[in-house]
Amino acid sequence: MPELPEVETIRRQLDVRLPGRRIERATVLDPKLTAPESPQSIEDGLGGRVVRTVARRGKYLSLVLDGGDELVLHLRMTGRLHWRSGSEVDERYLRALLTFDDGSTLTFGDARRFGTARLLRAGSDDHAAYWDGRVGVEPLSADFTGRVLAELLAARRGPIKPLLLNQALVAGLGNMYVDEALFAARVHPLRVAGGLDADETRRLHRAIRDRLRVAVEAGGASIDSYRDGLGERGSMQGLLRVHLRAGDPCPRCRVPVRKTSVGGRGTYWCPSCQEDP
DNA sequence: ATTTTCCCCTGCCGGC
DNA sequence: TGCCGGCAGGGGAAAA
Repeated sequence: MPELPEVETIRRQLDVRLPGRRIERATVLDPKLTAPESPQSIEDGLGGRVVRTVARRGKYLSLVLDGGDELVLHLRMTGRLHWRSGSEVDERYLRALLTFDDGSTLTFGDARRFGTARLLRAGSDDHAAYWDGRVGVEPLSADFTGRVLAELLAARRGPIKPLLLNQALVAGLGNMYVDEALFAARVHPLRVAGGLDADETRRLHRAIRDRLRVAVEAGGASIDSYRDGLGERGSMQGLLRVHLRAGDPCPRCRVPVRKTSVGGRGTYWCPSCQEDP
C-alpha cells in the first residue's frame, strides 16, 4: 500500500520530469475518480496547463500548475502513477491519463478504484477547504520533534496504533510503517497512547523517522501492487521486520512474530520485544 | 469530544 | 477445475 515513503518516491521521480511540461490533453475514464466534480470539468481545467512542481503532503501527491491551481491525487490502496517518455500506454486498470506536449504520458491506474483526484482552484477557498484539518505534522520534517509527539500523545486514552494511523495528527503513516515503527521502538500496538513514558516516547519518535527514512532510501515497499513512478518495484519489502511476517523469528530475539487485529487492521508484533500493555 | 464501526471496490487465496 | 466466502486496508462519514 502506498504510504509516505512510496508516495515520496513517486514525487521525487515526477518532480524531475514533469515541471515545465505542458498538459496537452487530460482524459478521465472513471467518473468516480473526480467525483463530485465531473470528468469534463477536470479535463477542461487541466488542458493547456504547465506543471510547476510536484509536492506531497502525507500520502497526498499534488501537481502544482502555473497560476496556482493544484491537482491533488491520492492512491489509497491500489493506485499507481506511471510516467512514460512515450505515448504507448500499457495500463490494465487505467482511470485517467495526462498527455504532455512532448509526447510523454502520466497514467493513473487503480484496480480497486479507491483513489481520488481533485482540482483545487487558485483564488477560491478550495485550498483551505480541502486541506484544513486533513493532514497533521510531516514526520520527516523538522517540525516533528520528540516534544511534538509527546504533546500529541498526552491525555489520549486510545491505543497507540490507531492514533498513529490518524492522518490529522501525523501525516503519512499507514498500517505497514506503524507496525515497523512500533516494533523498532519496542512498544506494543495496544498500549494506551497517553501512557507512554518519556523514554518510550523518545524511542517511538526516533523509530518513526528512522523507518520512514530507510523506506524512502529503499524506494518504498512493493508488497503487492505498489510500483514507483516509472513502473519499477521498491526494495523495502525485504527490509520489513515484522509486517506480513507472522510465524517468522523476530530479528531481535527469535521468538515467532505474531499477528492480531487492532482497530480492524492486521497487526504484526513480537510478543517478547513488545511487552503486553 | 473523542473513539469505534461501517462502507467503498476488486483481486486474491484457501477451502471444499 | 471451479465456485464462494472471507480478507485486505486508506480515509471519510456515520454511529456510539
